[in-house]
Amino acid sequence: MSKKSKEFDKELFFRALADRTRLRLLNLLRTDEVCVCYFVETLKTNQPKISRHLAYLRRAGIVGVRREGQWMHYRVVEPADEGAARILQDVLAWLATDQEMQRDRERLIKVCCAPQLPISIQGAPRPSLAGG
Amino acid sequence: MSKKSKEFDKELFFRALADRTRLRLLNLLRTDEVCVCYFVETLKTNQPKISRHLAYLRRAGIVGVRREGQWMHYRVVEPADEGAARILQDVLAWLATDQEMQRDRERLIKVCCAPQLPISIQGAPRPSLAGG
DNA sequence: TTTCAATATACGCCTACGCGAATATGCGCA
DNA sequence: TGCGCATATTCGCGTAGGCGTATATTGAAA
Repeated sequence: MSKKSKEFDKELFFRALADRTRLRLLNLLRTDEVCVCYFVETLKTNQPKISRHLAYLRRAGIVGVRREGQWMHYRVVEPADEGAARILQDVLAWLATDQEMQRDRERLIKVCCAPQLPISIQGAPRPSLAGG
Repeated sequence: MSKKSKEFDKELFFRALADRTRLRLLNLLRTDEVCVCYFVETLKTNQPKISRHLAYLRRAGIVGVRREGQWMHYRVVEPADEGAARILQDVLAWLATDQEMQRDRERLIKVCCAPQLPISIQGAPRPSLAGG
């Protein structure tokens, strides 16, 4: 067989990128895996909304997830398609130049590194957030 | 002012890429400007559909248009935003690797270069189609 | 000005999907 | 087992946008 068994769905890939909330999630995931509860805190929105968008990104092959007890850690994964992988890299770099996205990351760091975490996420494992 | 007067709309940009017909149009525009009537012939669809999708791409800052009499020649333009420009380049290269897209280009060449053009587009100016 | 050809837009219908609210699921712990 | 927390999914509603059809617009030519 000369072609992949599954054609990569370009439309699904771009639809996944065509939403501000999902772009903000990807931006927060740029350097580390992040637990759902931190998204909720950082983007100041409700939890079902976050979960729905993460599910969409997962269906599109853009993020993966790891369970740790009751917490779900999401991370960016390399798309199966090479072209998509390259574009995703560019997108992540692009997001890094966006002011709102930078503010989001500052807020994430504040939330995670606060000596006293918000009650709603006390005990949740923190991302390392090494990179800028 | 430290920031651009118009924030580039990333959502609109990605939504514009999130449709198969629009990706096929962009693929046909990869190397040359192309007249609407050739799209209609090549993609074997109706003309309003083509025009609507081209209008969408134009709103998103991805294509431009030049009038020549009654014919409208569309071309890819460099998006105002640098990040978007880079991504668009990658997208065009990505499309070039897609089998359906390659078949589309073959059909476009056949349509344009046929010694006897289909009656519906006789007289329309032909794209040069230099590149592969 | 009338007419034709190429293109653009409007219309009505239908689906995808975003949202908040409610509910289901799954895990840890008693 | 039963409870509580983190997360996922469902539901009902509203909007964006895809489609084909019909119609409007625009330029060229008679």
